[in-house]
Amino acid sequence: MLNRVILVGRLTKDPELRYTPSGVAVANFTLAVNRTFSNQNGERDADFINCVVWRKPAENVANYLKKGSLAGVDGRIQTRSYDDNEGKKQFVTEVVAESVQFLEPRGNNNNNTANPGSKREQSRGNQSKQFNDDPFSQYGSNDNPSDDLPF
Amino acid sequence: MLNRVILVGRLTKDPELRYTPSGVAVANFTLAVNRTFSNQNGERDADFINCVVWRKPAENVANYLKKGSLAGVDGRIQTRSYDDNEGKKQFVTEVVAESVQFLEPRGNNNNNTANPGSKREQSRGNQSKQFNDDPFSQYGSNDNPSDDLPF
Amino acid sequence: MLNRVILVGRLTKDPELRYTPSGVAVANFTLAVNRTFSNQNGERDADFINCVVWRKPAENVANYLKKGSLAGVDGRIQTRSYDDNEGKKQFVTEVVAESVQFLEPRGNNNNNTANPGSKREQSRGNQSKQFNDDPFSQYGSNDNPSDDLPF
Amino acid sequence: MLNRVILVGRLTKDPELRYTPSGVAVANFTLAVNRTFSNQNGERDADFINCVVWRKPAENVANYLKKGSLAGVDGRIQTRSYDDNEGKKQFVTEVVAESVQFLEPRGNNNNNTANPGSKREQSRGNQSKQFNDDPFSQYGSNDNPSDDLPF
DNA sequence: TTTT
DNA sequence: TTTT
Repeated sequence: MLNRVILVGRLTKDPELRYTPSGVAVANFTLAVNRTFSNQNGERDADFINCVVWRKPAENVANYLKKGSLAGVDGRIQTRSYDDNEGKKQFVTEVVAESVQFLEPRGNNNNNTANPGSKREQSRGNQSKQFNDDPFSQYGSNDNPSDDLPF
Repeated sequence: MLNRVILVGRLTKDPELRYTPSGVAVANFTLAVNRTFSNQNGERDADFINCVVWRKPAENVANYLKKGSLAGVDGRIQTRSYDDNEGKKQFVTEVVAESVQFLEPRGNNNNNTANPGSKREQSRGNQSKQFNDDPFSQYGSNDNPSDDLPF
Repeated sequence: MLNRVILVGRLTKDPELRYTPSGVAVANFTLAVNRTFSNQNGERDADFINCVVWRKPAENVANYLKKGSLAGVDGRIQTRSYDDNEGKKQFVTEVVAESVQFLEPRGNNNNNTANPGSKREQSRGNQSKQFNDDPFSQYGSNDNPSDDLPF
Repeated sequence: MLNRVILVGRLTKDPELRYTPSGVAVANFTLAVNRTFSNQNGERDADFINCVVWRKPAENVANYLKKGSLAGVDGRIQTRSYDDNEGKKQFVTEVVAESVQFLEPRGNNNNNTANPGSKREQSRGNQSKQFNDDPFSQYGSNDNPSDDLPF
């Protein structure tokens, strides 16, 4: 059935990258999406939406986005439940990002040190030739000659 | 900022219609949206997404949708928090439906008795002429001559 | 870059199924999507949107949708150009459907004879086990015991 | 019926602003939306999508976007036809933008001279107080003290 | 070239 | 008729 979400917003903090026991990358982040309308007092003018992303785009997110980065997400809503430590069932609604678009000018992301120990090096070289997974929207002068972005 | 959600699913139960102190209609319902992929065990194959809708479409939802109805939603994700009775902050993620499309053949909805005491009569007659707010997708033979749908 | 389209509408005629020289299925159809607002004269109240779909979903579309069927589309906009017979360049904007949802009650589609010579039989048996590609939204009593739907 | 389009891309040239006889602003622009997949030869890697926008956002687009600007669009697909000069009917498919999000850092747009004679001054001061129609996604240091943006 |  |  149809289930589609599209968001543009800013990361509220650095993304968190983990790996499943079988080695699949998964990253979590929260997008602050400013509302068009503000409330009566001018407060509470953003929605804070939890997102999950898997595999290669998870590693891209972890390596090139950080707190404050502007990003677009195309995905779907997922609901799940878990038992909290007080034995109560908690319900979670989050967005599974199928693709993430980086909306910062590239230069803003070059010196990202958010996840210095990430698996970045390991994921190189296995790019399909026809698939251009450059997640950036803007080219422009590449001011870092030693740049070793995997895309 | 961009925040857009589109869903097609079925109501898990009859919608709940209420009115704010100032008389604005608001309806709540949950959509079960079947996933394309089922899990390893074949379980847990739907997402259950809470939706809110305001004003006129809220009354349409309450009057013409019921448990099991197929419906489409175009809206946005909203997050908010509240304090539960144990003094803990709970976070809620839900979809604010800006428009709802009824995807049942019309005949299936005629004898809806889900909300018999609703405000249906009061909302009649004030239709803008250029605005066709018929939320049904299918015409077909109207088999109920005394039909008094407000659209 | 973000490019997402979601539509619900009715087929203006039976879909057309063809195969590329290398044997890939591709189906074309047009969706009539009724507008919410009608114009000053009450005319011109729908958009007619050309759609293309590839591979397995193309065969599903050809076999189970026909003129008048209600369907949902999740896809993206594609533009291309070609030279017409008068040597003029024509520009085409169409929707590439990545998934198609059938929104008719199942019974309405059983006796589809739109494409009697289709490849339906050949495509059977090769379903991935975890992938539920039933494109119907409604279950309910299957009133046709000799039903041989491939899903 | 559901008809929703979301795009992020770059303007292929400066937007064109006009006014209807009754004084309603309307702007046209084309978005180049880069595809994720490139073709066999590496060519033809973008879709060029014509967009229309009405009223206040039309003036914002004309004043603050120019060739190359990155923008997001939330809208719907519209089809129409017209008779060309050779007496042939031409069919047009375009996107009606209901909202446009400016995705350039603000500084990049300050010195826009794309439409110097625009109606910018006239449209000031009539802002609804609760409606924040700032179409920019990024704040940051406002380096132009004499900035007189109407938002 | 348009659906209900 | 196409953007970075």
